[in-house]
Amino acid sequence: MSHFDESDAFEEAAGLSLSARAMAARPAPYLDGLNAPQREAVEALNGPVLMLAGAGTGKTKALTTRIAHLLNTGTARPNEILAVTFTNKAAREMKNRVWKLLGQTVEGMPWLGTFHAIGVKLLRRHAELVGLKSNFTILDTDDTVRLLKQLILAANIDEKRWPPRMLSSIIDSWKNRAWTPDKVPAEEANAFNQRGIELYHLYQRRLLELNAVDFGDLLLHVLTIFQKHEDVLAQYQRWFRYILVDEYQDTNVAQYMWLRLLAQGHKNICCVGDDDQSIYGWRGAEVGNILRFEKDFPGATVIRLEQNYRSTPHILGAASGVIEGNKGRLGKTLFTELDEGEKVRLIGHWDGEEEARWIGEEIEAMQGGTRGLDPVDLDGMAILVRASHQMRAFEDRFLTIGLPYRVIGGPRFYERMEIRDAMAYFRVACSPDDDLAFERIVNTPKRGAGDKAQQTMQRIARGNGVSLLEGARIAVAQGELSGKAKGEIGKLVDFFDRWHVHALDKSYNHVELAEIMLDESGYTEMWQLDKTPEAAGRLENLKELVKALDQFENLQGFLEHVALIMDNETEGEGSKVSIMTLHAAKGLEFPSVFLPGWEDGLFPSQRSMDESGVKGLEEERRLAYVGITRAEALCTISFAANRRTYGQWQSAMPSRFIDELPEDHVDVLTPPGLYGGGYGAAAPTVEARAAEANVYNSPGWKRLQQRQSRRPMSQPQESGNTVIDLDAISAFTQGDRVFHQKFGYGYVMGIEGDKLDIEFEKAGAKKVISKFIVSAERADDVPF
DNA sequence: CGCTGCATGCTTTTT
DNA sequence: GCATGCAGCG
Repeated sequence: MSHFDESDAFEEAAGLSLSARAMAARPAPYLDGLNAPQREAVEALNGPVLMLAGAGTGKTKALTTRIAHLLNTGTARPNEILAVTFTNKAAREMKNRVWKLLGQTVEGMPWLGTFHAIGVKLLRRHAELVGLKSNFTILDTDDTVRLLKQLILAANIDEKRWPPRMLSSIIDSWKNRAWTPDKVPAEEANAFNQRGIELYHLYQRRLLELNAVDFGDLLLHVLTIFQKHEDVLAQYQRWFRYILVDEYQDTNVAQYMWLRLLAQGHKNICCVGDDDQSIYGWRGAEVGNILRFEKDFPGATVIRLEQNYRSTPHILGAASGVIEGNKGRLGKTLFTELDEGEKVRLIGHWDGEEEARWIGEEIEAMQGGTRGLDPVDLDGMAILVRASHQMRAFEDRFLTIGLPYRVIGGPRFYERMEIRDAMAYFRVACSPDDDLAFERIVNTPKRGAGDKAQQTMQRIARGNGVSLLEGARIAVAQGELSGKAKGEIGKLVDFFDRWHVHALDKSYNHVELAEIMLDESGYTEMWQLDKTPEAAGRLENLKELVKALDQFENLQGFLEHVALIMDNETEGEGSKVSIMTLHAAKGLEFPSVFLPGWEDGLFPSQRSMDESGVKGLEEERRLAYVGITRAEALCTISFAANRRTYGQWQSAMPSRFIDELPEDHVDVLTPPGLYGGGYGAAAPTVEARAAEANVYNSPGWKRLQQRQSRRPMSQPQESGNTVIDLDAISAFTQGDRVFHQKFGYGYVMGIEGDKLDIEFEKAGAKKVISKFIVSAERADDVPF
């Protein structure tokens, strides 16, 4: 039974060591292309090393060259190096680059991968130590949420008060901090969370029953094993003689503890990170891990990579100006030898649609070369947004004008409904006791098994201590199911019996078997009969899924892959503009970058600031830094005065980060005369246009901005208690005549918390945050 | 049991 | 504005 085709990575070593030794003492031409600190980082092989590598300073180069050097000098064999990354993409790239540096000599680096992928490998070997079987299933977020929902309902808890999603993220955050259910500290166990901890216990117990783990468990279980079984830990401490960690600033507590345990003996650990690019705090990442490094590994060599090879001085200057607003940085001074280049361009727009239209036009112009710049290929351009819903405006616009684009990190292939359904069939065929998978498809396509029938099966399964599939079998045999369900479920059970046998005996190859399953189950037919517009695409996706299976040995191997590798590299042919979130853009670079949506509330995100106060704001600022530093030659920042959110028009102020851009590096573009008409009846007023065009330069705006920054809006707030801005509340009542900087005069029609519904005389009805409003009499105090 | 129509709440970011 | 979830009906 090969649930994972890793053979034995350690035994493999024997063969590989030959090639490693053969390479020993070879010349090292790869060292030539390095600058001094990079070279130092590569050559300091022994002992703890902390590499602080700013954006674009050749961090991956240093890291991969270091691996190459370890191998080339015969210091370590491929299997003795543990190299962890956060994304599969980074792992892949690292592998490729090591290969390139050394030629094709090195066959495998079995322990180069993401924390999660390595966690799976380790956990499969020692599953029994935490009460699992080594063929455990890996649940994704969707499975997790469904499971929690069942537990919540079973515990008679109000689903509204404890939404499964929320519980899922709380449990995940506990796991990130390496808290098993009994280790959740008392201060978390307030009245509200007491139930949460109970549910966490129940959840973990249920996972063991299901022989399943979630993402967090992949790390946490391994950590538990290391902590409780000294012999196992000692074994790995010996095996992993050299440890390398990429994107160290993104490690969470559990990962940190994991690394520290493994490195304890020899202390040959090299961590690479940039505190200014720490953008995963919300996922439990602890920038503090960087700061702790020197404490935990005294005498560590600290190397700073500060020469930037990517961006022009203007771009770098703008990015530095913004990030300087953060306190407590380790501090790096990036420099570059590149030519000055273009300033960062800044432009404001009336609304989000216009922003998309303008960017579309700019992109088309840049393709042909504009303002004396060389033409830029579409592949060299990217639009980086704060939140994925912003992507829509661009997709709409680009579809209209026929501009090819690619969305990176959008709704992923493996998260699509039809793919998950199909995989649920595969899962049950491979592991008949995968209840979650069975439950997912028991009535898809419709088999007449609704709530009642499903409850019956559940009850029987629980009563007999068997899987749901067995429960279904018994229910059929005992005639406990009604008319249609009885026959259909009976058939389904028979099918699964057959498929399971085939999955084991390989009388069909797994691709054929997958097709048979989808056909016999009626799943394909279900979509063929579906006349909705999506149906065709879904069938297409199913075909693609079957095609993807071909690259794997068997179904298990495929399922394993999918569980961990949720990314879909749609290597579409042809040149395309990329649209993605700022988070997804980390590590990438483009000649020309657009950063739209720089409005307070959107970016920095209001939610982030409300939930995490100054810490949240600083993380947002790092996101801004990451965004700007993605650009090589040209960076264009924009904001819109109005944007549709939840179907309602909302106005917003330009982002505070815009004011933090050093003026020397910024070129404020005046919007071209785009307002000539075509906006329908609600054409912007003269005032609105004027305000909009000058919004960045106007003294009034500056003053308003300053006044705001003195307000306690970015103070950390007690979670759960919204601090009410008394100023704002008491300032207005219904019917007041008021003035807004952009919309002019109007009357207050309604009040909702700190938001006012205002009927503006010229700009129409708007919902506006009260701090942007003054009473009409005081309008003179706020000059344009 | 399953469908339709209405109400609700939601948008950060992801291995 | 959209997707999801629920109540009520056939």
